[in-house]
Amino acid sequence: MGPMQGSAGSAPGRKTAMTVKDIARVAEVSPMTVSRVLSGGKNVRPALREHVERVIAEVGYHRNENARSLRPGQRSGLVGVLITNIGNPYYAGVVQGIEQVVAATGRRILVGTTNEDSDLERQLLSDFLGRQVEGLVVVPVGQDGDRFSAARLHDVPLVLASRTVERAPADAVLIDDVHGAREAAAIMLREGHRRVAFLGNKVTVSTGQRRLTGFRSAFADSGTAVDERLVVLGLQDAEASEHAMRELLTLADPPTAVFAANNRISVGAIRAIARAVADGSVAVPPRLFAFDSFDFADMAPIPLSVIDHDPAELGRVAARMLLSRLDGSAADEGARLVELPVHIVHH
Amino acid sequence: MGPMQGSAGSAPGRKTAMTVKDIARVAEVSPMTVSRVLSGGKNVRPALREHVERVIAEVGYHRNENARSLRPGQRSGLVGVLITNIGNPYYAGVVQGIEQVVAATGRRILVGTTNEDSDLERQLLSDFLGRQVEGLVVVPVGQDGDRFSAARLHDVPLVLASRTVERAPADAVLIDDVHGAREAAAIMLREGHRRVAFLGNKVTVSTGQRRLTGFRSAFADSGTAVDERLVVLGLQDAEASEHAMRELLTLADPPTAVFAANNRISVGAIRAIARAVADGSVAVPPRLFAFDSFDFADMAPIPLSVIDHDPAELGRVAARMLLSRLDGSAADEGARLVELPVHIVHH
DNA sequence: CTGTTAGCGCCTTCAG
DNA sequence: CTGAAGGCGCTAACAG
Repeated sequence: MGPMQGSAGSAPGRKTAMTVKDIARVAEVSPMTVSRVLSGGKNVRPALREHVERVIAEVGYHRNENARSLRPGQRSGLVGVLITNIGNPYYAGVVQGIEQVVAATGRRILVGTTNEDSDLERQLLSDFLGRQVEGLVVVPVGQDGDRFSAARLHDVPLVLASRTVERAPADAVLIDDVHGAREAAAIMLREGHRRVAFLGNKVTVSTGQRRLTGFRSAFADSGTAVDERLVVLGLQDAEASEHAMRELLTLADPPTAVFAANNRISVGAIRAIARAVADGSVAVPPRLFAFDSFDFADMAPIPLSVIDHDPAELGRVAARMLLSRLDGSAADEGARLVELPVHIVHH
Repeated sequence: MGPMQGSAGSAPGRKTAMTVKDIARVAEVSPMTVSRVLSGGKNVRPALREHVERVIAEVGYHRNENARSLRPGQRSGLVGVLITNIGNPYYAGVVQGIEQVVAATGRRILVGTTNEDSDLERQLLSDFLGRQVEGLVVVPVGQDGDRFSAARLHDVPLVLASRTVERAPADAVLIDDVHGAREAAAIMLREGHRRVAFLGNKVTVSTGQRRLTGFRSAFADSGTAVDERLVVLGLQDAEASEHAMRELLTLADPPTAVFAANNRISVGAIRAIARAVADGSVAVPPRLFAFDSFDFADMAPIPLSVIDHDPAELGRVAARMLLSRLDGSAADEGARLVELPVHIVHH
């Protein structure tokens, strides 16, 4: 009978989203009955329920989740994820893990990229809180713990992932950076290497700090001095790393071994070494240890050992910690710290 | 003067989010004035405005964006992104591009992973519509165009990214798969190769279909028959590809050249070839062409040509197309198709 | 089992 | 320049 198509508007008949009322009118019931059907159909006569369901399916109605979450006691079903750079396969893996676990609870993730920018991080944090996220998983940019205080976050649960922040009393999931780096350095020392380069990122990033700490502690353990000329920090990307590695290779007494503190740094270092070998300027490539794995670790053009771990697993663990706060199973336990084990792989 | 801390509740004083009313009470103004200040402070006495702003900053209030978007005419500031698998560096790049462009407009992205599951895709689509996304960027799973009809999407603008769908009248951004694959095949044919393997993914995925089409058309152009025994389709991951490649290498007359239709397939193929070379079972590795680039393309253990393109750029273009629908600058233009150029790189 | 009332946080409209 | 009223879509709580 007449137009059964889109919305119930009059003139162009579009743009006005459908509501429970529209469904109620078409189905000739009250909005409340529609609402009940939408929430599972308890306490609704089966025949009626089916009728309403048919109408809903026919017009392709979707309940407005935002309006729904406005009611007190309702959850938004949103989890905020703040990553420095999704383009980095490592963090992409972390997001994948988070999404997997979070989606299994019917929640969705809101993703923001901080691009290592502290101001942007603060802004995104604020925005996400405004969007009523139930919880947050954050790879923090700097060391400003204040912004992560429960007060600032209005008691929205937070899990720090991959990196931590000094004074932030939040749950955190880290890689066991210290042990991984120490073990790698110890292996190189046992192999007899003394001139060992350390290619690291910024020490304001906790992973940078922790990996350097582990590296140094292996040297301390063996009573060997770290050759400070071979410690290069602040490398932000593969290009910077490649450049730094090239420089090191031209030293009068170049390093016989190299520790690369993350995947981007490894890529750059490998490029520099492979090229130096190819053009004959280096006869025997330095022994290389890489933190984090990457696609072609097993096919690298030079021998390589990897301090490996699974970014997706880190994401999953972080998400589970967050969920345990949301469902109350970890009510007021105080900040928890998980350090995921690494395993060393020789290629 | 007494407790100035958290919310205004009485007993445990937590869990109840702050509202404009709370701010209004503290600032001793009406909620309307707070609202005005939040929207830029027009039509508010500067002194008063500053006062309210101070209160807002002090208590760390964030406007509830969900309630805000409930008002008619207000936008949710949400863009839905549906990706098959964020863990794949290629799609991670796409998401990065989308996020970059979308975030610049103050909007945020809701990310869902379909995991190549058509049902999950439909469910996520429905969920995102319920969350009032203003627009969608989707890497579609199958060929069911119905679910992407304007009616089903309630006129929410959609851009298909990387892959397309037959009967979906939506904007789409693709790689120029056909030309890229044709060019690659033509090069191999010109080099004199006749036994050329094609390692492809599912043909129900448009990239798979298009790349195979381009491949075949180069053969047709040169009057050469494709050796169908060397055409392997349906490869879902690097493992499957490695296995397929290994099989091909053991043929009595193995391929002298190989076309790998995407980055995961390339990784598997390279592994298989490199291993066969290493263990001596293959003397001279086949010539390899890879669609999509990856981290170590320039350092691959065997000679390699790449049909390269930038996933982040694809994401940016897709996001810009979407935004042009949102701000009305591309009002009712009908479905647009963009095919991004590829460039061939020899390593 | 079904409907009515009321209100979540915000902002457009209209008075003052 | 400021405030009061009303309603966006939805659903608890309370009738019937």
